[in-house]
Amino acid sequence: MKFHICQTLAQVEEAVKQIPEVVAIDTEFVKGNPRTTRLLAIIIADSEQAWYFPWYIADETCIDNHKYWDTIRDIIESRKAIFLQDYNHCDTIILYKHGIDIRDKQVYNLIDMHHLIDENANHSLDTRVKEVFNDPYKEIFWGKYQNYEDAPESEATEYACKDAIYTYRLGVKDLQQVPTDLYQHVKSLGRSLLETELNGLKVNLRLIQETKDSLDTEIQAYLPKLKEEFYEQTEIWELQEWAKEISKRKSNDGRLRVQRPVFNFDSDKQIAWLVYEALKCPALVKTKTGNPSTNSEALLALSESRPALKTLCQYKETKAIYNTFVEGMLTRVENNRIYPHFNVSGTATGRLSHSDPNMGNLPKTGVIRNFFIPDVEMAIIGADYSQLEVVIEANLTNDPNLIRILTEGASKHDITAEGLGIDRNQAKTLNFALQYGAGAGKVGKILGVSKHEAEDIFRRYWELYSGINALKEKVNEEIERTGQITNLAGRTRHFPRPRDKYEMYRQQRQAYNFLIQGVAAECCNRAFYRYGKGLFSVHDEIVAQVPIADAETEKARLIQVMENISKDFNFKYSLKAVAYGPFDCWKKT
DNA sequence: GCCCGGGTCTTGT
DNA sequence: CACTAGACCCGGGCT
Repeated sequence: MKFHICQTLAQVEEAVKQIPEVVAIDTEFVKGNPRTTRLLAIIIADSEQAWYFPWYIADETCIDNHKYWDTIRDIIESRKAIFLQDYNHCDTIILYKHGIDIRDKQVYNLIDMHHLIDENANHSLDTRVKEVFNDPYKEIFWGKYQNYEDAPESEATEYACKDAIYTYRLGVKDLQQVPTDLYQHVKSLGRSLLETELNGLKVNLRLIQETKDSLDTEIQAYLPKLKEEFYEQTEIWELQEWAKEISKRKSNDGRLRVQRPVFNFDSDKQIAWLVYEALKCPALVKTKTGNPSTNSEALLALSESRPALKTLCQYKETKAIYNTFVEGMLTRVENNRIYPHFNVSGTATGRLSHSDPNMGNLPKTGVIRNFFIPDVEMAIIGADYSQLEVVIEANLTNDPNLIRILTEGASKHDITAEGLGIDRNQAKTLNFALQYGAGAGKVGKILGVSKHEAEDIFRRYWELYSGINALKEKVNEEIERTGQITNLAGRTRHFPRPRDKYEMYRQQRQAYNFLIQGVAAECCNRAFYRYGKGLFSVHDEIVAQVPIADAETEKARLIQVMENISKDFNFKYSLKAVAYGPFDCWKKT
């Protein structure tokens, strides 16, 4: 390997002559928000050489330095293809904020490529370099230094140059293995979402603040009520814990300094003690590890005999909304905007994931979604796919009853309720449970019937949807035999050899779900980038902002784009979408 | 005292 | 019973 440290204009001009058309680019920067953090260096590399450009030269104002950076920007922006280890799009965003725009270049992001190759693997450069090249330089570097900028220049440059060279080598390797078409879809989706990551979403700060204040008062009103209702029990807990803590101390002085603890209604452990030890309530619901549960289902079930538990439940609910969606939102506001991150390589199925904040799990009731508002002279519009997973499943299985749902405009819940002679709400729960592979035992729990009856309903359910059942059996066989499965969009999911039959069953459930959910995700993802003006998407919904005057034409175009995805997959039963808006904030319809 | 991972719960599709 | 992000508590390990 050869490292070129380019600190003068003459060195850069020399580099220009040598740097090839296809390169890897790596950036070093101060840890922090990519939109505001400081760039430290840019490294350009091929498989054997790296050229290191320290950014501080840009801060020194002289003619040559302007030329120095103009030259580097021109080199980067004129490359034919660029390999990038771009976790969370940090490099693209930082380069953009420093005047270098690679958003529309032919970029090969190793994170995205490697995720398509092996969705279970760790995609970090650390792990991959250790595995493929057996070079421990990263471990050694981070063992010695906390931050990149702490290292002496010679070590820092060598470290960064190696990163860039390995990025190039791994990029070439990934490019040979990645499913090309699928990668282009992922790249286009990421490019489209990058606009929202850079521009952010406008929020109604006043509404967030008002919501915070009103929930604050609500929570403050709950606490004295809870203290009163459970005075006897919390008193015991506090004294017991106090005594325990005192007995741990060795010196008299230490014992005197122990403060009396306060019962914490936010602690699941303490709530469990209160409900099951102090109040001696029966454990109607268990957690996955077999402990008595403190979730709302358990508390509400017990509240018939202990009405105070309902207050506790309401407190917990309000507190959760307050913490996650109000406080959590406020801490993320910058200049009346929120900048979510979208991860196109975050799930095994191909679904998009969102974070900081997660736009995908905002409560559909209440005021939280209304925090998000359009920019001036714009309006929020959007569209949902109707029964997206049913359409996918009908196309994959040709199941007569699923086809009936689509052609007769019925709902799956009605068909199930009718076919099994059960309540519609129960049918709804049953449909979701069985779609995700629930067994007869689970059916019994949901319907509250005997094991025998449950088995009968389970059998009749799969007679009703015999087409689905047939595909499930085919998938089960394939997973057991090959340990992997590829969906209609060309995405593959891999499973490790199962340790027992229960792990095998779980893999079979995951595999079937992948087949349906994965294709549903690809539909929505493709529609999102083809529409081109979306703000973000949430699994089967696309949210956009458009000029108020264009709202109706944009709604029509959005629906057309979404429904046209049928052609990508040659669907016999077409996708259907329903639009909403124009609105002055995001709302659920 | 701070960090990390596991457990539990809640939210959405 | 599939796929998420994120809140809090709690215990153990490290500085």
